[in-house]
Amino acid sequence: MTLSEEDYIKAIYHLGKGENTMVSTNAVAEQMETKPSSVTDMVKKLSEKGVANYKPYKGVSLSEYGQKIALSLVRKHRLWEVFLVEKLDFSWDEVHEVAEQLEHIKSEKLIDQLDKHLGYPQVDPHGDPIPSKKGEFKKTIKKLLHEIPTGTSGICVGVKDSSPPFLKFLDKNKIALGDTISVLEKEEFDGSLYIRIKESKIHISNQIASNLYLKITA
Amino acid sequence: MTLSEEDYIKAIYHLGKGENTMVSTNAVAEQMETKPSSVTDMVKKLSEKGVANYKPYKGVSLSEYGQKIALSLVRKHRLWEVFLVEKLDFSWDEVHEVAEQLEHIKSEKLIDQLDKHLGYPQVDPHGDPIPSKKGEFKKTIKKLLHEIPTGTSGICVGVKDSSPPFLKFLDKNKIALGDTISVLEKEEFDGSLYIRIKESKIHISNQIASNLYLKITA
DNA sequence: AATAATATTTAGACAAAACTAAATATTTGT
DNA sequence: ACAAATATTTAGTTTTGTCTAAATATTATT
Repeated sequence: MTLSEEDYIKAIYHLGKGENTMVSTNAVAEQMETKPSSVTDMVKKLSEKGVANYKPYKGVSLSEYGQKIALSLVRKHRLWEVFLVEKLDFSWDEVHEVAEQLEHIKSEKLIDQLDKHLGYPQVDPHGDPIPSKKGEFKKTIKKLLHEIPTGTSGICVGVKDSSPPFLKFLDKNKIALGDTISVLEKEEFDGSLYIRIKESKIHISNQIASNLYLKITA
Repeated sequence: MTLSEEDYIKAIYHLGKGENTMVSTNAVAEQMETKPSSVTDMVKKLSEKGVANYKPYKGVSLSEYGQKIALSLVRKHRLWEVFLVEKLDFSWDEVHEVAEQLEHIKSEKLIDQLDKHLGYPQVDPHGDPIPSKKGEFKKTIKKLLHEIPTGTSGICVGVKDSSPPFLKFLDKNKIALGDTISVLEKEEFDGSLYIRIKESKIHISNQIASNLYLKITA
């Protein structure tokens, strides 16, 4: 697969949300920041190669083979993201662009060894699951912190309320996007939560918890 | 710079042995495993871009700017080689192909952080020096082990005698290409050497030492 | 159901990087 | 110094991936 072909495969995969749904030419063009006519050309080629199924005017989806390739690319992308954050001190929002390049490196041994070196991580710095070598992975969902059962943990991926006071509060309590948060205990009386974040344990109100999105394995 | 342009720059750099010598079209074509006519086209383009100086029928050399690019590529290549060997357990002879791909990744932060992560190594697994960010590096030379002064160390890069008995001896004593060897002391009487190799100290005859090539910083 | 709006494809062109075959320049051998 | 051998360039094609403009199909509206 060429670089360009791999990029199209990834785009089709992501637009189809991992399910094997047909996606439109225009949607692919927008995602790839290219023109619909270029997409038509490429999906024809991918179809001839057995990577995709293209029906003129109807859209395109990945074949079994195409999905395998997509999963391998996602695996590589996310493993590199973990590497950049864990080993090279990148922050969670700096990794995408570089991982986008690294995911195209071709070497099975490289990825196997990288996986091992990182301790076989299950999720990337954004909380998204890393497919296994065979292409299996756990689904993750986004939930508000106060909806999450005691004992589970997830990665902080967003806020519902983005007002300055709330953001200031998060900053003061050293809660940042990308952090892993575990729910240790819930206070029955007021719904407040005892959570662990980066080795330290803190106590937050239900109102705070209902404005923080976490990504957890379903 | 495109991938292809970078490959040509590296080829010109290596054929010129790092000095800024003119190299012939044919030499570049052979190194790149391509045709001389393709080289002519490309060096014209590189010349227009200010990367190389091309004189028809005379050859091509790198400009100041081109040399900077070449050194940055060499730096990236060798740092990745160290990473592969030190962190991902590749052996010294497996790294080249993968490093060849990794050297094209574009991110200054990535290389700075990688350098730091690896502890600012001075040489790669083949004993070749790693240019600094500014493009400076120490020259290295290849010498037979018995010619090396006491106290210096280098990397084992080859054998003079490649007969089965000698190779068997090396194997038995766990001396392999890529290993770092230090000369601890020389025995005046018979010219035998006490050396350190991978944490252990051993004693070898002058005859053995005169058949092992090391790469040392000059 | 007919027309307007939108989405998609086709046809033709272009740039990058390669190639082949032919033309031209340089070097070498005597 | 001249012919033969070798090296290099030029001219014309090819492939990949892109683009624009025009043509055609689909969907939405009334």
